[in-house]
Amino acid sequence: MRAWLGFLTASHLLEHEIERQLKRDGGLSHGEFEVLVRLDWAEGHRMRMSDLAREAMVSKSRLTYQVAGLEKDGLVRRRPCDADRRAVWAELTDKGAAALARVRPGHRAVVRELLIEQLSDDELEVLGEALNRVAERLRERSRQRRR
Amino acid sequence: MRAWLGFLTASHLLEHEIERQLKRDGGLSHGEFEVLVRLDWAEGHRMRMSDLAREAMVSKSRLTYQVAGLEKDGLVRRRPCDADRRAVWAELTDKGAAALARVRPGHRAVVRELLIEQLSDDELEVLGEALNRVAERLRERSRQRRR
DNA sequence: CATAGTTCGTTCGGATTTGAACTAACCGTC
DNA sequence: GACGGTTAGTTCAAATCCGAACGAACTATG
Repeated sequence: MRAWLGFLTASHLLEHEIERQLKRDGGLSHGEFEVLVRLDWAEGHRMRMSDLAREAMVSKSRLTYQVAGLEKDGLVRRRPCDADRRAVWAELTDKGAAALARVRPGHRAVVRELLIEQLSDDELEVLGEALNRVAERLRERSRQRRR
Repeated sequence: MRAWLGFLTASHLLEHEIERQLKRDGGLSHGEFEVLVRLDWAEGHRMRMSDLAREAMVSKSRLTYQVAGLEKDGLVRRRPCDADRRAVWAELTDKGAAALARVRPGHRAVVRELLIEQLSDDELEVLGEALNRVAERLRERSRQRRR
């Protein structure tokens, strides 16, 4: 119960701080930032919309909306996929990579300062282990539901 | 980094599951549920809007909107505050308490099953301790900003 | 090749959320 | 009591978000 309340509170407030920093430093929402990060991670800096939605944990409609916005600002480019004509590649542009480079240091600083540095090495270890297990369990669950 | 990613993922997905359960069992959003819970906890099952907003971690305008909705459904009643005529009491109605009673078991079950039961006693202990410390640090920060 | 069932991404309408005004009421000080 | 500075809660327009429904394209099976 105490753990749950702490989790709930920490995630709300941390989310708020992160949103703040990203908006201030680069005019991005956290969701948009996550999209850019996943694209940056990906092979060739591009992903298909569905995969991107799944990885960034957003609904398909929300991703459509977000990518539309990012495309309007020139941070992402959309192009048809030859292999599957239903699919669409979302691709990080140079401008997108630059925007990412601009906000990332501040983002890392916020996460470090507010989460990481508050924890001892042992706690960090336990937290990482435990929360990834929880996340994995949750991913399984939503996978099950999809069938 | 691993800890942060786990935290982010777990909080997103858990939020999603909770939203789902509450909507299904009682037509409530997680935000509305939090409001009702705080009112239930409070002395006389009522709180002033500002305090409620702060505790439930929602903006004032959002709370106004949410309480308006809850009032329309008869789960909450609003009444003027005699001591301070700017202030408004938000008060849990019997119907609101009933709605809460209806969804709570399912809510608890979800949190237990997806978070608590995934963790060992030690992990739970560490998590509670660590995350409450993080939350406290974050509360301080937003308090500082207010000045 | 047909055809039934899936998956892809978008669109739509409505609900929700945000932040910046705004009004009314409070408080301390003169 | 009158004034400036705060605080409580609401309102508004704009931005964002959701889930259901959709058309188009894929796949497996006969």
